[in-house]
Amino acid sequence: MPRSPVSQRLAEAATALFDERGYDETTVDDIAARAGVSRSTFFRCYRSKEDVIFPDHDALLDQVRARLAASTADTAIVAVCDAVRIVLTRYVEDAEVSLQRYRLVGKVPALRDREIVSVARYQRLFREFVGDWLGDSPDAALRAELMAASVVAAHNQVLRGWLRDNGRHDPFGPLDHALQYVITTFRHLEKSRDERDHDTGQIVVATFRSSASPDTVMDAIRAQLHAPS
Amino acid sequence: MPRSPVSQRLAEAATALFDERGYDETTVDDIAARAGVSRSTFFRCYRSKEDVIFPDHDALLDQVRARLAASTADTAIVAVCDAVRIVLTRYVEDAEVSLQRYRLVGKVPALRDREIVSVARYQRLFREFVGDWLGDSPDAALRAELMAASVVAAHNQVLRGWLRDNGRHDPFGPLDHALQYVITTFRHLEKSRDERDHDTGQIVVATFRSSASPDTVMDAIRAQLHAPS
DNA sequence: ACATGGACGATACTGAGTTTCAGGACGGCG
DNA sequence: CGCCGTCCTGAAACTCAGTATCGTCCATGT
Repeated sequence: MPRSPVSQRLAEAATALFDERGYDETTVDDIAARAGVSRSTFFRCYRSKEDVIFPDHDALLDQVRARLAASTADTAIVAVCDAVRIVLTRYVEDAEVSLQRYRLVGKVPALRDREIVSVARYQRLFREFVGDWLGDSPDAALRAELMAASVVAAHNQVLRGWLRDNGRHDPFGPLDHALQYVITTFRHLEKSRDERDHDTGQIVVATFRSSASPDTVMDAIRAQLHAPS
Repeated sequence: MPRSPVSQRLAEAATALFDERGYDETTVDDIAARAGVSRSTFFRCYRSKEDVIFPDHDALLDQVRARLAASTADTAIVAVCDAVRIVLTRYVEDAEVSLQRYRLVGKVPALRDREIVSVARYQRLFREFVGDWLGDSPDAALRAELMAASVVAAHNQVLRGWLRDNGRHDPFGPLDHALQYVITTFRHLEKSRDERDHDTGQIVVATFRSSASPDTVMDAIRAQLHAPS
């Protein structure tokens, strides 16, 4: 609950102090003192010193989970894209905070690690849902792992680009581009699942009497393309 | 340097105690006492309590870096596969330790986080090299990120499967399978780079007089498939 | 007016990690 | 042999994050 007046003051005091003296050089007592509260109160608002920097990740994670849970295998792609957009939106909404945190995380290894861990939670979430959607199809676990990793990587790539640009450009265009990249990748993967051990994709060669009607040709080709080979 | 006799004793004492009482319930003093040395000596051998569990990750990282650095863009695929195999080999070599650590990490959140962070280091390494290899081709950064994430995800997937199986089966077959999966994916991505914004891949339709010679047909199709569309 | 519950502060404690210092073992060297 | 530098170790004190406990104050409702 980072939206009580007290925890708000604590967060401001913390970011200010981290900015002035650095993260490691700032103790929890310092933060509490500047916020005008006691040490106890700090730990009531935030479970740890790092939590001041990463406030409501749990809530965001729940939001993403809710979006994914509201979907089925049929609408998986849309759900995943929506979910990723939810996350990016949250970052863009408080651009100030995101940018300040980005600069800080770039300097403090402990915070960098912490961020990596929270990113991994999203990846795990995606993996679970994608895994469920894929059911017991061949290599379901592997494909779920790869898709989750790719989606998260795409998001991170776009987010980092936006942060490095100091939040000047609109990141949703690049995000859609990156997601399209991922989707295309896996669509091709799905299509060529049965031939993935071969060096190259199969080529359909169809021959017809030159007198065959277009419908005949189309039906034959359609059948060939849909056949499990 | 986890290979001095003292740090060896410390590692054994630590794993034994973690097994008996649990990680959080074991203090550094306990470990040092059982190893028959002082607390100071412990921190001389290992930088932190967690380091006893993850000993020589830095060395392994260097080994992987060396393998990647010994390659160029031309042999990128081989280099990446080799590098991943190096990592998996290291795990398989001391299967005992890997399995014990796996069980422990599954129970202790702090260690799980630590492992995630070290995995991220490998991913970063792959990303840097793949990014260099891709140079300034379009979307190089994005593609590097995706490839690195995929390769690492594939490795993790295989490794976890092997660990869950208590190291009974040979994991290198599954690893090759998973890597082939990834390679196929990105090969298709490369091939369809120019059409990735389209909804589907292009289809080549070629018509010939039924009297055309096979060579004529082949040449025409070959030209069409090789054309930049 | 009184009870209840929640927010806050004070205090003490555990344990990780750092720093400092003091001895002891060891090998060279005069 | 004695002296000296170096490295390894132990001892002790210190900082600080995080936890637990208890007392206080205040607001609210009956």
